[in-house]
Amino acid sequence: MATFKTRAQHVADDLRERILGGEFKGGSQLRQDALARDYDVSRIPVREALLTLESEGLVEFHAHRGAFTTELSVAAIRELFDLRILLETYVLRYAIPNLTAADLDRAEGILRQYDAALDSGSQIDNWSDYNCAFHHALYASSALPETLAMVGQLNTKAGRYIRMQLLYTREIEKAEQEHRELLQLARQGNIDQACQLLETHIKDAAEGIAAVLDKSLRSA
Amino acid sequence: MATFKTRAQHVADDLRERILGGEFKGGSQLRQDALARDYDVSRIPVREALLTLESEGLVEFHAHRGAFTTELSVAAIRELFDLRILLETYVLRYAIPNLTAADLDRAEGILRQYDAALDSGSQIDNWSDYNCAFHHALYASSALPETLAMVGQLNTKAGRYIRMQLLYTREIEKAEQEHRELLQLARQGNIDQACQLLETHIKDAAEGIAAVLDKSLRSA
DNA sequence: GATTTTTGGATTGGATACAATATCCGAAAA
DNA sequence: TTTTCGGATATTGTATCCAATCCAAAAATC
Repeated sequence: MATFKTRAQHVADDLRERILGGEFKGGSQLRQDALARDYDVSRIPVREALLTLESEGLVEFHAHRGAFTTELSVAAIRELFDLRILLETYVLRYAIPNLTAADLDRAEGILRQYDAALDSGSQIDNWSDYNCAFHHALYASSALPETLAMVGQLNTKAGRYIRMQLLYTREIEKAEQEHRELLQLARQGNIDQACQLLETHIKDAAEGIAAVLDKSLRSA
Repeated sequence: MATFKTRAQHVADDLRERILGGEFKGGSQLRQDALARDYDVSRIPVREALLTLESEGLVEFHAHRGAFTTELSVAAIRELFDLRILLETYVLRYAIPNLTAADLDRAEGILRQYDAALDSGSQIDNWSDYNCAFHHALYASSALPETLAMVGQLNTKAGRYIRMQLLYTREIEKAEQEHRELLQLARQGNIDQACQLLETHIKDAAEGIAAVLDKSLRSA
């Protein structure tokens, strides 16, 4: 399989990380020339990268005014997280009966891996990746690729805020614990309880984010 | 509000119609030069248009080989339609309590409009647009813009097959009748029955498409 | 003769320079 | 104070290159 990355993809991947990492305030303009200089490419791959980020909901184009990072309202975030609940419990319900020992082991491996990373102290940047990896491992056996793609979209779109919540509320340990329980329930094949836990897991995250955003709005 | 359309958007809109209209077989290559000549633009807006179509799932890029129209498997189509059921019943449930008389009238107006178009004989091309317009009118009061965007995505992605089904199976009248019932149930505020009907409405469409595809696969 | 290697078009991916538009902003005019 | 009218700036689009890659056919090898 060709793992060739066009420059546009390279720029898109890096820029996505920068946006999700919070380097740009919501609504700030992304100047094509500047980005082209940053990455030492011409404007064409930059434009194409911005277009793919637009389709991911991280960037918005205004004709002849350029590209701006998007800013989600609290209502939109709530909506996205409600969608996550709807879709992810749906997927989990399909996935659990098909989980193999190998799937479970892989999920457990990922958990252990970021336990270790957590103890060693640093990189909260990567937490989000670990988080996605864990959820994905749990959902993989659902055999619903289109649905998983949508779940991925939702997580990308909300990713910036997920990271923010983790940074500000330090609820990583709680999420970690819930992941552990989730895995346990999945292992037991307890679909209803697993979905119930997943729902509160996502709902709590949404509330946390809303709280942080409300506070920052009031202080501003 | 600026309704300015860049050339890339223009190309994307027209090309989307052509793809959804079935002008290209699934998997056929879209050559940038040819398209650029077709639309009398340079290759850059063409590439950008193809990128947006890629994000809509109508086109796939292979590095250094170009863009190809996508072809969905029967399994993928079933998956997409199951997702439609999940999401559309979800929004309908939110929408019905908020429906105003104006909303209902608008939906009814759309229905009547394509009753007329149907009697006058022709344009099945536009049926899909009417269909979307009707569903959208019914969902608009849900106040769930992000969710509606996803519903739109799903419909775009499956659009080619929806049109195909309508062309081959001539089930327009049945769909029309169901729309009428759906509107009636919505008007009565009968949420559960409306969602039930919507579910079978979508499920039947999926089965119809699967049947057509299976037949064409066997004959091929 | 069959399989591998070479080779050469064809096409995409990308760079650069330049022309055209549209938007924004400040100054002049009403 | 409000409106109008340019420029400055940035984006959008074009034209023309070149490089990297793929693909298929021809050539070379076994």
